[in-house]
Amino acid sequence: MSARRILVTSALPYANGPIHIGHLVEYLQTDIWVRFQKLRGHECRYFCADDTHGTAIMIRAREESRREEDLIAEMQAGHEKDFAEFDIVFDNYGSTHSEENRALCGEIWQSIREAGLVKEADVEQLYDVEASTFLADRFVRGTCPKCKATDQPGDNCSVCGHHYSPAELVYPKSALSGTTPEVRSAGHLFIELEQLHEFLETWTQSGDHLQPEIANYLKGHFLGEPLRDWDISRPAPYFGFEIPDSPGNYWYVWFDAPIGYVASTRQWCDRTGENFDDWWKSSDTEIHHFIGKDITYFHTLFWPGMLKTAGYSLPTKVHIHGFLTVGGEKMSKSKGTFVNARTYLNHLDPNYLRYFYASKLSAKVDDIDLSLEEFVAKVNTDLVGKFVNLASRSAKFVGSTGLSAKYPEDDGLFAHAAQVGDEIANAYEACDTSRAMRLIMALADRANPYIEENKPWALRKEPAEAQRLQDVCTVALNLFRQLAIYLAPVLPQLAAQTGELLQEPITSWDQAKTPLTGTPVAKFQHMLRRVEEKDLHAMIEESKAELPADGDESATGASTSTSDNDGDDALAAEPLAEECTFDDFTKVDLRVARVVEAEHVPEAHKLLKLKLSLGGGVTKQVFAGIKAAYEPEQLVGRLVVCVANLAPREMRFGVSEGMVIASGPGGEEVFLLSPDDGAVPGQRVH
RNA sequence: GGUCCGGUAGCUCAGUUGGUUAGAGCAGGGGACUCAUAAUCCCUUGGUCGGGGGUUCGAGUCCCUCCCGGACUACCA
Repeated sequence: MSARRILVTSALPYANGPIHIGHLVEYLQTDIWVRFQKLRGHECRYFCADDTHGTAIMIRAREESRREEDLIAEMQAGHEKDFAEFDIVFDNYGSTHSEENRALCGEIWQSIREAGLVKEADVEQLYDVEASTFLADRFVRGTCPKCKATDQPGDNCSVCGHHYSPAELVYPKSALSGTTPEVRSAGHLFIELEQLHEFLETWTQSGDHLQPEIANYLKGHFLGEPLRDWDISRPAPYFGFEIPDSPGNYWYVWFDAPIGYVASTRQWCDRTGENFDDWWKSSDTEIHHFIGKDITYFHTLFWPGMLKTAGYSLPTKVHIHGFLTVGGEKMSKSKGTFVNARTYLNHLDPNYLRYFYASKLSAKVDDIDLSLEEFVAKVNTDLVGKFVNLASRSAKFVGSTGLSAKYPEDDGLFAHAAQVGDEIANAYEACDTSRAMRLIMALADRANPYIEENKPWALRKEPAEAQRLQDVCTVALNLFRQLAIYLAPVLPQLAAQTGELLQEPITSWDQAKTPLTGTPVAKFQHMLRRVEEKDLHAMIEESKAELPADGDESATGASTSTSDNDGDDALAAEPLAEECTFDDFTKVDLRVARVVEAEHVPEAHKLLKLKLSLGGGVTKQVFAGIKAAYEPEQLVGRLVVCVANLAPREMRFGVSEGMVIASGPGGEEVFLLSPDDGAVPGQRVH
């Protein structure tokens, strides 16, 4: 097997929010694949970067009254920290807002110009006069021209599903300023992709560049008709790179984002002295992109077209994965299943998620589901019960003697596992890690009965059987080590721990072919704690408590957008009450209050006991039926709204002197109301 | 609406170019063991492979049709 040179990328995370467990599907899938290739002895490099340009960043920086550069630097630091703690290791992690990227954009742009692919045309767009910016579709809301539903997004109606352009909205409003935008015309630059139609047809439909379902999708969706021009410029103001030969216009973020792959490589080459052309302009180098299905067309049509035109290597393969669902549903902030990487790390070991995703991922584009029960079962049964247990039940018997000098008879177990290694490698190579994990666990299922049959715990009581004891444990630990090698791409920490236990670092896949003999064995230490369901629930609770800062959690990577959930269920379940007068309303004295104490009531099934402060030393004791939805710890310190003049009521556990205001049907579906920033305890709600 | 992908034991999934009584893990039931992180081992209960029709000596596997679920629908990031 000769060493391959392999360049790998993951989609660039957008610098507008933190990494969450949906993104991690992609970064972990890629990291596992890269680690596998490196373990196999190939020259494999993993490049990524933050995606930093676009209107969303500009708007957010403006809202936060700071420079875009400061915003994206902070985001990038957070991303890199999260990746590092999940053991996702890049050979270079750059930024699209770098000089390397600016230079490469200019160079590639020049090629596209020279190839005659650029044309200019006017585009009519809504313009927010007050914010002095053009508005992307999602920054406009208004009344649907078809069904007249109010407050609908700028591109399609969430009620009737009708598609339209923002300008067609009745009463359009800018989401930025709330003002009514006006239609303005501006010159945009377009790439005439149709000129590359034949090339793209051939490239997408031949070879193994794409998964079959993706090639088929492109053929049916895009390639069956003329490809539309791609609008790749945006007029000022825009956070991005100004187009050198078109002052006042900026490259659209999707033009410079994929070039970020190349720019990150360039940075690495400059740092290490590698030859750039060997990586991006050599037919000997494989290029693999890992992306989510939402950005398929950018990577399978635009991007190959750009590379081809600019004289760069084309992707060897674009690996496309599906989204993450949790408990069979889209990730949801209100349900606490929209879990940030940081929140996960506060409660759980990254190894769990690495293994869990590995056991679910295949080469298909299907979504994968994280069920909490399955997560616990897989981690505890597979990783701890089957795998780590092999070492844990045998290592200490040979702590003093080390491994036998000669590998003992083992009924062919080692040889079999060595042989299956090829099949496991094929599965990894094909990104079918779920198959790889199944094969590995099947090997663990052969190893545990071996120990069962040979009873080392009985042998150790017979001095005459000392050699047998050592032999049995030598077999067990070698079988364990084989599995650790096969799992090393997924569980690098476990591989390192195994290396320490057996005094021989795991550095190569081929180490699984030869048993270790005659070497010392270190004192066994716990390798991985079992996961407990309560840790998962604590994580979910913390996610719930993290209030959504804004409605935007999309990103260039494995984004999973949450859609507005404005159905009629809630209203149907609880119809509007009879009309009341203003005087009726003012009888109820609603006040902002701070939760200063919160505790469980031991015998109560639904209640939490709260102490609310109305400021100035005035407090009220309230029993609230929110136990299923909130943990006491997450309530202390937060502001709520309470009914302050409700008649006190004697309850079984004490007197309740008010109510906290919440919505929802009850049980776990209870949502406390919070005032916006600035409110202070004691203020009346009018 | 259109296009695509799925529907195999309670759950998550394997089922190679159609070929013997449809498999695994988990969960459930019974037993064993005690070295191990209430781990492990043995035995075991579950399926007319979404419905119907067809091709074939033979179909979970091919064709048609219907039902159900999901995804996507570029000039949004």
